[in-house]
Amino acid sequence: MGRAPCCEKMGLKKGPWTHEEDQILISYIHQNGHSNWRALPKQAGLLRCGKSCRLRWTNYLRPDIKRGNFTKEEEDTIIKLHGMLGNRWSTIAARLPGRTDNEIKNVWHTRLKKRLKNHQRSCKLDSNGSSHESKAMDLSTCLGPNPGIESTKYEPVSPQDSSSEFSSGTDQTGLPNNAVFKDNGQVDGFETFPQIDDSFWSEELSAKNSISTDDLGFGFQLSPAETSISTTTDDGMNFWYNLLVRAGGLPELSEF
DNA sequence: AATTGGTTCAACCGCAAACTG
DNA sequence: TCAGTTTGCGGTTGAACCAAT
Repeated sequence: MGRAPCCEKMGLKKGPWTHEEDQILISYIHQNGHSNWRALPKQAGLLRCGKSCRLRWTNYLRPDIKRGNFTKEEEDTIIKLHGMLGNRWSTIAARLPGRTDNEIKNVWHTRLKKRLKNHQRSCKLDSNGSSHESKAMDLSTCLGPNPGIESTKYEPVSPQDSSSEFSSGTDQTGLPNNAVFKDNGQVDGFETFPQIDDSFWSEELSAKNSISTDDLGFGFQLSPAETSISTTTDDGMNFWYNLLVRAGGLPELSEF
């Protein structure tokens, strides 16, 4: 079987959406939901492909989308999550309620990369010492405290992120529930954590289907059940993500 | 007023993962 | 188990907009 014909070959419309098309899509989804994107345009009477409808809905029409400029805090969060996760826009978007992966990707390419470069340049100018000259520069020096963990007392990142594997109230990291996080992103009593680069999420590691704290060089222990949590499921990824955030292991950015 | 160059962002494309029968 | 189908993701494009000349 070959690839499905593109929109144009099917006689379907491409390009910017009109207000009328938006209204048709919105009212159809309100009435019927969107269980099948491929069938949706035909059923709704839209001359669009399902892919186009899904994109329009998820990136623009969804009621929970936050419009308007990004706040400084949101931008800082993107910068730090990007340093941690790389170009995983959907994962980053999941941490910014109301923002879409497309929007975040655009902001990154159009504004934040530039902002980072400017910061790096000004930091280098400011610095006559050696610390800032290293390729891997500590962003917190330039950008201030990490907004993602600015509270000094740990709270779960987001209730809906918590699967049954790590319900709130229990500390899966082995840290005490009242572990104190410092503004510099570290946890009292623990040294700087290793930078998490793309290899952390690599297929090689995923192929193991689990990772241990030895892989990461953490200074604390997880229970055997915890260390076997999968890295290939959303819940598993959420667990390990939250673990890193809670551990204060925000990486240095090495790519700028 | 016209032109040019840079910026922004909605939308498309292709691929891979996930799902289904 | 596997082929076909659907969905989601990240990279890229191009039209619209804006500022400088």
